[in-house]
Amino acid sequence: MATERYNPRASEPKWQKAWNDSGLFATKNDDAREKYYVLEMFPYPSGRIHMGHVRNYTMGDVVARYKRAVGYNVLHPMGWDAFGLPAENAARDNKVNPRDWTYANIETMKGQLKTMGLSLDWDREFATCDPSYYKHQQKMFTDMLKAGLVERRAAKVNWDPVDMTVLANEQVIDGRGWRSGALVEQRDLTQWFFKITSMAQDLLDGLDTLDRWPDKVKLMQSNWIGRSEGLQLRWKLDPATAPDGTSELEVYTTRPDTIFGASFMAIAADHPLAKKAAEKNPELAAFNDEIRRRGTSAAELETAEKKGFDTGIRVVHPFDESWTLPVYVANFVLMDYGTGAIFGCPSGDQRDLDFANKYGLPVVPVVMPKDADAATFQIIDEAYTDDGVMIHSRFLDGMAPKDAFEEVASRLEKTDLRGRPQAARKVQFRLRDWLISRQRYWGCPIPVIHCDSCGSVPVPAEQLPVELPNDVTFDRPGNPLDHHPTWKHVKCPSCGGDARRDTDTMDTFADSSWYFARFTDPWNETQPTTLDYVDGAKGWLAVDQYIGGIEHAILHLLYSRFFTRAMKATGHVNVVEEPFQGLFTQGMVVHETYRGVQGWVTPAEIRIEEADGKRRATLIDTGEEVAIGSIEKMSKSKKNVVDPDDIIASYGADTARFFMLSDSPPDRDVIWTEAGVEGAHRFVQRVWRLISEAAEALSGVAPAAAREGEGAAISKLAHKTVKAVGEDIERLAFNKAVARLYELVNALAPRLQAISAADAAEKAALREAVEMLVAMIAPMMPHLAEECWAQIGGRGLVAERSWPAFDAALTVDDEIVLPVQVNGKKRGDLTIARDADQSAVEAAALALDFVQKALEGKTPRKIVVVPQRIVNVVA
RNA sequence: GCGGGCGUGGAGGAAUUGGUAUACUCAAGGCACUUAAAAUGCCUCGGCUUCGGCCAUGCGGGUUCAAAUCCCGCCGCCCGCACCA
Repeated sequence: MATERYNPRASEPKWQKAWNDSGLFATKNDDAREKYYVLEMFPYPSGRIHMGHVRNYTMGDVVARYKRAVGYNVLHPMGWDAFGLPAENAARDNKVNPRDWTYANIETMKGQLKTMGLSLDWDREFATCDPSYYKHQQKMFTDMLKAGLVERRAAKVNWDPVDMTVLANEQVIDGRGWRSGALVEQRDLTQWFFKITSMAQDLLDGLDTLDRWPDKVKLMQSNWIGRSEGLQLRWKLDPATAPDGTSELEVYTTRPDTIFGASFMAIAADHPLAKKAAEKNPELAAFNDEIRRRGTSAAELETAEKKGFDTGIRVVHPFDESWTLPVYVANFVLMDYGTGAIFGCPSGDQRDLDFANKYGLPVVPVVMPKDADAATFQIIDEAYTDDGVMIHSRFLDGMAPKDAFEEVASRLEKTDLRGRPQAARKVQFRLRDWLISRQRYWGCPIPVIHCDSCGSVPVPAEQLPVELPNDVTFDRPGNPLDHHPTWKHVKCPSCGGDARRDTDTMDTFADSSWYFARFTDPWNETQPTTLDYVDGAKGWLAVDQYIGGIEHAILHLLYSRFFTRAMKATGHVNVVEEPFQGLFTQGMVVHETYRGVQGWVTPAEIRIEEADGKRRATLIDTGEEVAIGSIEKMSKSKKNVVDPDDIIASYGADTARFFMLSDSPPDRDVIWTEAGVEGAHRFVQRVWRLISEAAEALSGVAPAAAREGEGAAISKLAHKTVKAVGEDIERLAFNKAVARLYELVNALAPRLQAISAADAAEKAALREAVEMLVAMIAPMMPHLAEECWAQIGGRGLVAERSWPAFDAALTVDDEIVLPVQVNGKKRGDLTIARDADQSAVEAAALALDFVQKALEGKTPRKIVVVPQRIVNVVA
């Protein structure tokens, strides 16, 4: 009666083929059922899949299979984020064509994904480097250009000297390029921008509608957009000190209420007034140059002390003609925020205070805490930034700062300065426009032709796509498209004269900013003939559940939100503005690190032994002891990687999937351990044994819930588990669903062992419970579920069966066990009918021995009864 | 510096959102089966205890009949932003 062990190597390919043959996962657009679009962030085809992919795609697959089982028409596609610099680096280092390298990687990784048993619709697969994909992107670019959402302009931009390209603001992390890690330099270049700032307010407002997004991500985006309300205020220059042709200085401030605490003006080194003043002041010119050289990297900024240079220019206070203030060039003022100029109020801003103390400028407190004394309140070396009451501020004295803001703003709005109001309210954003030009080859060509007579001319729709040439070389630095002998030389579409193609390609984040929309069209069946791609009729958007890493909290997720709006504005989609209704950010896969004398060592190379509670790691080959290091994200550099192929080969995909879902909450990091994987595999075998026993013992038994006798406990647990597991999966609480499955199996196994004593009702209950178990493991371990279903004589595929229904009556107990507390301490339990009323519960509780004993004869003051929860007798 | 999060057994974690703290898994120990091992099954597993209990959710207070959960103050980790006026 010994059963064979479950053999995933034989079983998994068999069921993968069965699913494929059945066409179950090939989603139809004309399906009457309600749609559900589940998507995981598509991979970059770097070469091989890693454990992070396994975790990400397993979670998405559980959702997809579950949603299918509860009756939705599910779209669950996969594609490739295929443009990017690694392909060019491979081309340079290994003399392979980037296209060949990329498509070869896609083939490998697709094969790997297939061994995971994911319920993906491969009919909709594409790579972003397919011309059939990027031609749409080029059309969108030209449409967005017409709509004023794209712009070419000269700007100070971030230049990555290693990757030899410019970068967007979001791609500079701590002053370094996000991919190369090189210190970013500032360069003045003419580049293409997506005007994401034109939608700043809308992108901010939209966050409020995303109730199925993590608060953390919404907060990060909100901070990144960085809205602030303030006043744009023009200060008159003292004519005696103003350089020729200058008469005013405009600043931006969020604290107009502190205007009587102003003691200096500070402007950026690149401010026009600073440049003007420097013309006749070589010392100032030298100071400006020094600031420009420094102050780009974050590390320098952190230690940089406040430095300034008095230009000799003075401004006139807007409320007092006789009061003038000095204008400094200061290293802490940024040219590209606000107006590049501020007024310094030392008492209300720490930087201004540091600066004032260094240069001996006045410090006048203008806001003090409500209960402080205006006569004695002083600011020495710590600025006061909290709420309070206005002092030393003439007509503002006694006001709250918020009212003082209003008072100053409304007075200056009405004050005329040379024919215009002296001040205007202004909403300012931190967000910058998205710089998308990249001086690289392996990306989507920017479809623009530069003509000396016509300027920048978009490539006409009928000439799209602008395809990348194949014959490029990587033997010298710089952009291969620029070096290509013929590609860039074209005729102007407008005048027919000689002209040049734009040789830059788009930031690859543009490719991933709309791919979710592309999946909605099964173009492998019906290649669309028009470039005016509209999702409206299909209604797939928005994505109902999006799953991916937190590292895209700003970059990809913000760009996609912008792009969707821009697509809507240009008619490329017409349904939604928010692309992702539900977002889930999963944690990383982490692993211990090991280090020997030769450096980092992979987990596969070592053996771990445990003795006297101490773990020792040694190299399998040489026996050399290696140090067990900290637990970190799996990475090639630390070599703490486990290859998904190895795991699938030795344990099967279901074990890998199940382990990924167990233990750790999905939004936290999961620690990959050999012991944990073996635990998951034990469960696989345990389920298989249980099903095999059931197949024998319950052959021919019809499933039915039992209401009484031994079987009732089984039916109750089974129905409760169905309810709970469904709810857990809906909430993506996979670890809790897994725990419930363990509990069910732990309960069923002994009953099956004792099957000879079971009556007919219990057998029917067991049969039902076993069938429910198979259905419930199916989203997580789909191959095992199919094998089990076949084993117990089920017909068809589990993958096409419905999620089991539970009987609500069986999920509640008639009798419940209430904990009974005396004075808040638990003293025992009370078993009572679930629907017992309050007085019955009180009476029953008081009658309990342990309650009487604990009361010591005292009369209870109060009895707290929380229905179906707890009883507390207070003496 | 600003913003956010977290802290529960040897480890990962659970606790129906204020109501039985430690579910489930891993690790450890013991036993059974076995010639032996593996596999499997069963048992123990926060601390102290005079066996009545008492004390335990980073530390110290508070609110409450009742606190891992709420409030105040510390400590320690983690993440994001960073001279944004």
